[in-house]
Amino acid sequence: MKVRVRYAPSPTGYLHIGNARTALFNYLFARRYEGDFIVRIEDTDVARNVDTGIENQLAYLKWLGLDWDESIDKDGGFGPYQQLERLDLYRKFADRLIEEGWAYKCYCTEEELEAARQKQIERGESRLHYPRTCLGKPDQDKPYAVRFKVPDEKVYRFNDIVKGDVTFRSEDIEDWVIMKKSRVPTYNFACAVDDALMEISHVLRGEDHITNTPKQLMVLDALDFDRPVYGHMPLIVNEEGKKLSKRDGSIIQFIEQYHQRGFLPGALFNFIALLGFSPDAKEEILSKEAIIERFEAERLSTSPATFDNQKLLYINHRYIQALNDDEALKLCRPFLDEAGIGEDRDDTWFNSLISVFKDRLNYGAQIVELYRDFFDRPFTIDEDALEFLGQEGVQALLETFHGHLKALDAFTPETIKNTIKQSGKETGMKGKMLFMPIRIAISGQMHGPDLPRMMHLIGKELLLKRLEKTIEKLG
RNA sequence: GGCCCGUUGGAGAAGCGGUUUAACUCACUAGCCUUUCACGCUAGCAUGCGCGGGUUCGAAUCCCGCACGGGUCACCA
Repeated sequence: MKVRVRYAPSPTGYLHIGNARTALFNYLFARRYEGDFIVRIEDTDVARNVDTGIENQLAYLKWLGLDWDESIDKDGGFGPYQQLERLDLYRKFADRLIEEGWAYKCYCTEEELEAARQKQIERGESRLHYPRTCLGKPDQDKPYAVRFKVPDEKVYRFNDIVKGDVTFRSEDIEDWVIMKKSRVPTYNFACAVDDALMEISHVLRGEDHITNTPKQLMVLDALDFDRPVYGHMPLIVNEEGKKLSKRDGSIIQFIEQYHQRGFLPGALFNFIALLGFSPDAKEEILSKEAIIERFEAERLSTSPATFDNQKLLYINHRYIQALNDDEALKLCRPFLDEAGIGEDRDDTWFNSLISVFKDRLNYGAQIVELYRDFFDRPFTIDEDALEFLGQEGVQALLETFHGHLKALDAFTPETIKNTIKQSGKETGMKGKMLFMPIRIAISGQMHGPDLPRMMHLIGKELLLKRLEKTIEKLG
């Protein structure tokens, strides 16, 4: 049987890191086992659908590097791929279930349901199940929902790819609604029907869906459809061990936001793939192709994956290092422009900027932070730095260097470096005693980026001013 | 509360009854490199695999109980 997997987002929001993980693993599964990857839109929650939800999710799936074989924009003969366009299908199957006694019409109002529930709570019942008020009632001329009549004493058992043998008992499941009063199916019903009709072979999804599985199984069984193989992946949790919630402020939740911050799609792909999967490899930095090649359903982990921000930063850092300077600059330029950094500078200046900071860059937007830390601060000399300047010969060195710098015509990192060396020769200073005083004199600090490049970035005028100020302080 | 799932170092994770003195990666610490920082490189970092029993010549690995953590209980998906 051909492998066919699907990612089934609901357009109630944008592409979330957890959904992206589900999509990515289905994609890996399809590509690894040479199957089809299908994107099906589950838009049955009409009230919560957002206008640009579908568009945004598909766009960011693409950005991440996922491509699909079938979806709303690519028909593979199993469409439509959007549930609101399949309403007739679900209604037909729901009617059939009613006819065959698998389901029944429920006329209860929201208030009645709530009242019944309250009663159960008062009685201290542990299972708050629908009391089957409408089971066996004659048809009425009123809107109705359709409930699945859950069989008695039935065991729903399936072999989960990641969890192994999982068992649910029908007593624990209430007569759940398969068609809403609005004649729109509920998730579990539409999902089961579509998985069957679209010939989905494997369902890979988050563990939060595991309790939905028996409901979907009973629909499949009742309709005489084959069951797909299920695999429930552990949840992604935050540092507190809690499921990633969209309101969690400690972690960036949406793929779009990573894009906006200058993360690279390949890095994100790599990082997300490691959330619940461990490749049999000595190295964790792996390309999409390498991950597909190594992907094995058996290597999915069973315990929750902690979202490790530091690791994401590290992985993205590695991907940025693999960029050449032009590409890195392209990644950073929008953030610099937005911050108004280097507005009147030329290309050489930007090239210096990238070569100075690229190796410490974790994500694009960080360039602004790095730049400001070094250049956009008031010029004051740290205490220990000032002490260093008190050493013999420093003042003479700075004065010599000031003279050479002032006379310098071609202002580039190379010529600056030559000027430093020349000043060293003339004053007899070398090594640390040559570079450190100059570093302090122009930056006020004992640490910082490569000196000639840094000086090039600061600009001649400001350098001279700072040198003068420092010399004055010493004298 | 019912049901379902999980528990190996600060984090991810390998391990599938005997060359495991528990791989690998991030973080951390130290050293090296370097004019400084960063980058990079090298080394160190669990005497123990939630706890308690059991099976076995032998258990992180199999079984049972307990504890803790999480998920889920909608006419949401």
